[in-house]
Amino acid sequence: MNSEEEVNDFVKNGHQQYLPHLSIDSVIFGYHDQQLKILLLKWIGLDGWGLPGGFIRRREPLSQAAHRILQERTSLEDLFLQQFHVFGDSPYRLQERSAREFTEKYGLVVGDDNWLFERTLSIGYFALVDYSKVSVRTDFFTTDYRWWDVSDIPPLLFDQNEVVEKALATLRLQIYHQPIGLNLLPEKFTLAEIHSLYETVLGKELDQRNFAKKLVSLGLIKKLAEQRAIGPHRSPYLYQFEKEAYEDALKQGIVHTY
Amino acid sequence: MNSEEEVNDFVKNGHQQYLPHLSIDSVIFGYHDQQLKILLLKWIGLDGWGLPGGFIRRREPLSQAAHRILQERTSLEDLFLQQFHVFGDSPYRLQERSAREFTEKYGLVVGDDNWLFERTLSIGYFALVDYSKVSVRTDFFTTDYRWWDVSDIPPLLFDQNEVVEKALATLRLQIYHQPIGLNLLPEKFTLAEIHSLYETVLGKELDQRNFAKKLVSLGLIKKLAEQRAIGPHRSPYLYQFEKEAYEDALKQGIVHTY
DNA sequence: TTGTATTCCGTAAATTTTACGGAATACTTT
DNA sequence: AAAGTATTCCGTAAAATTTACGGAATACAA
Repeated sequence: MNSEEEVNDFVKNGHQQYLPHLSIDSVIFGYHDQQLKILLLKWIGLDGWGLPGGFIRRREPLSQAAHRILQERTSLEDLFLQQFHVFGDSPYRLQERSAREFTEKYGLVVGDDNWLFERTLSIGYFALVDYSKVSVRTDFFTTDYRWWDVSDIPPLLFDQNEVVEKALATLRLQIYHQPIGLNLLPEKFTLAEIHSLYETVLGKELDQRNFAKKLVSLGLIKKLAEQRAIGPHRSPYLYQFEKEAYEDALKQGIVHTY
Repeated sequence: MNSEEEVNDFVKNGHQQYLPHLSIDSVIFGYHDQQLKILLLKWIGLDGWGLPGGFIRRREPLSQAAHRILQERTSLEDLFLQQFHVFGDSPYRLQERSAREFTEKYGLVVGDDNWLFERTLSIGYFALVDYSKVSVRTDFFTTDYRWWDVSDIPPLLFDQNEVVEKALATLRLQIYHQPIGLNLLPEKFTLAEIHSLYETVLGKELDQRNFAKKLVSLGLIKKLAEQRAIGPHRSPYLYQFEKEAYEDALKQGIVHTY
């Protein structure tokens, strides 16, 4: 959505194509080189940063909408995307405050009754990707983007700081239960790679040997016969996710026996 | 909503009061006497059973809407109600198939463009209550209700069987993490009471002594000095939930250290 | 040949979870 | 009053899991 014509059509007629009152907010965790970051977009006019998001087409399954929105923004497909909460306790979470402000900021003439000004509940999704491989697409409303360190998130639009916090909590809670990381690591990876991913996401150190034992005993990864030559003195064994275990996990999560 | 006038107004003008395209479905688990049941309503006209639910008022916080809907239906207030998933992958989850069928069934004349016929996503909530203490209120659309055993749920409207399954899975997963049961047991309860509650919900036997040790060591319950006289040979000690631990749990869940 | 960086294990201790039975109490019945 | 019965109340030993921790072997570089 970049040309003025497209934007105009979206603002004026979007309610015909999309479900009103509902949006999807995506918390895209980007991991690379021992750093966990979140993708934020800068909205023109507003001085704030916000989460990438979008609307659900009227006849589009919800999860498909979440994938489409993420794909449009990052070009990433087939990600593990997880719905984690609906935010709707701030009933006045409006996209803008008034038609006049909107006109001033974007130069688009709209009525006070425009669909974008109505109350919007937001469905939160999160994903974990390798941010060095993502090329972010901006658009008319969001001309800039940046990956922010999770420990240093700026004040966000609306209640989105709460959204990010809840996403992070859910990510950490589920990292041993859901195939988070499947889209992140290469198909074959070393212990060191997955180990530092987990350390970074959880924000704490994990004993290497015990970590490997645990993941193998949970059946999530298996050791391959191959080694990778990555330099002098370095040819660690490769590991791979256990496909079946992951598919089970995708369906039902890994259930604990209490 | 019982009088014809009220119903008419709801059907014709509900979209002015409520957010369209969104509903709340409540899975109300009822426990009593070692049995775990679910409250289902029988819809007139349709031959199916369905979950109690409702709509969100245009300026009403989401969680407040969930409480209101439950309260209107059961008279229960201040419950622990937990949002667990948004269902929106069946894009054609319509309330009815057509205006004509609607008119035939309910004797109300409506247009094909009525708000009730539009696509509706549903936000699932669940609660756990003592079903012997609930007096269910029916209305124009739902003239009958029944508590069904969880192992014997009939085919439900739309995709609601999936909703129930997911609610049950979430309930079991969270029973040691969230203050489920807080609204269920009396303020002071015996070990036998909470023990059989957990056994019933989880659908398996739990060793009494270990169970008590675990709940106490988790800090969820504490033993009181009082005993309860419930009959010959019977005056077990009473236990109580640890208020602070529960409040923490309410806020963030009880987090495991992996 | 020596030195250095890197990978690869395995075991002992601590903790947690599980399994399991018998003693004491208080009332009821005879 | 005594014996019987139903109920509550522990505690410990074994098993499983989790945690802590260091040294030997390898492969290249100097």
